Amino acid sequence: MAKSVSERADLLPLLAEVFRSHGYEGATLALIGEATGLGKGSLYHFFPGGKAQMAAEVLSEIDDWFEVNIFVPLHKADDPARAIAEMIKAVDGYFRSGHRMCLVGIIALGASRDTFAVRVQDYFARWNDSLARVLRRSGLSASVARRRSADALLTIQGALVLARALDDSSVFGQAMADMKARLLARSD
Amino acid sequence: MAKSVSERADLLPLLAEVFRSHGYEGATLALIGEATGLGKGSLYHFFPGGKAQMAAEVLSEIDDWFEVNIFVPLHKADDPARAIAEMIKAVDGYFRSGHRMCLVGIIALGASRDTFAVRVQDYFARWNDSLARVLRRSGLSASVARRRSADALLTIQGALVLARALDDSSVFGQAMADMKARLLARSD
DNA sequence: GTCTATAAAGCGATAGAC
DNA sequence: GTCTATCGCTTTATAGAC
Repeated sequence: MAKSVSERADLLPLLAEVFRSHGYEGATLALIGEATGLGKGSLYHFFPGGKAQMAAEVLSEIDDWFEVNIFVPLHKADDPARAIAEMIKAVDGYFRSGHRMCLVGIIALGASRDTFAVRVQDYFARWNDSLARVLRRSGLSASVARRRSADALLTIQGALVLARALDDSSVFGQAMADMKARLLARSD
Repeated sequence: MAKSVSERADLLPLLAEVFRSHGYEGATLALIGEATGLGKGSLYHFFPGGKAQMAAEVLSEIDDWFEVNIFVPLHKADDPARAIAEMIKAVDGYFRSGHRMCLVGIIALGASRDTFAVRVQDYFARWNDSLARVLRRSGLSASVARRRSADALLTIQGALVLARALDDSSVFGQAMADMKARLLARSD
């Protein structure tokens, strides 16, 4: 598998999958080397800061992806209902209908949580803000908008956990459908 | 802190908190020794199987607690609405209103997931069955009952993840209130 | 039962040849 | 840039004195 990675940027998605599958602690340099086809020398050439830098850059890339594909579309939306539907579609695609885990959530629960606490908090806080804002624009009160927004975020995380625990990804699809209905519901 | 533990049974709750706080991988023998006041010699005297046995026994104890305090009351209930309200109260108490994490969920997301996969799946499946059955008794169809039951389980897990990630336990309380309303709602 | 000492393996990280 | 070899540390686990 060596030499299959030509650019540094090509490395991050590979690293991301290793962290997703094994967590931060479980993602050993041996595993990372295996997944990328690179030896430790090369790895440290690209990431002088070692594993911590790798995880930080992976989290940054995830952040960027959500910024572009989720947060910005939410902000720019003129049709709230449609924006929400598209967010859910993007989320379903990103998490592969419940087969792919959320690295941010995994890190939030893991032993390395303190190291990345700010990044983790920021990720969810920005998502929460973006979604609450679009909900507010659809006519909901600020408090209801924030409540529904947090409900959606937690539903996504919980659906991923339960789908993995039960080894049944249909849980995720059902949860996304239920969540969409709650998000678009008229009142409380 | 040495000698504070007289019985083997007194050990399990302490171990459980270490696993909760650091995950399975992050819970080193040094940390466990610190939390229990016991040296490695004593630890291996009680748990010849080492860390894996410790975690397995902790999971069994958690299983027992939920069996007695959640699943059985759900089965025996003659008033579904009241049984659900009491389940939520027990859950809120167990998870300390969102301050205490779910070890089963942590393990489901961690690197050690395969080792404990059966136990994890069984825990959620039994909870799901117990809750769906009481929902069914309240007049819901089988499919709606199972859908709502899974929704409740995933809401609890997601609320714990988001509460920890945002470092805001009020998320958990709000989620429990919302979940209760959905569980007790008349129809879909 | 509890301790200290230690073994054996794996970890992240570094050095230096090429 | 990539490799191999290796350092120093931590890990789980064991041995044996008390």
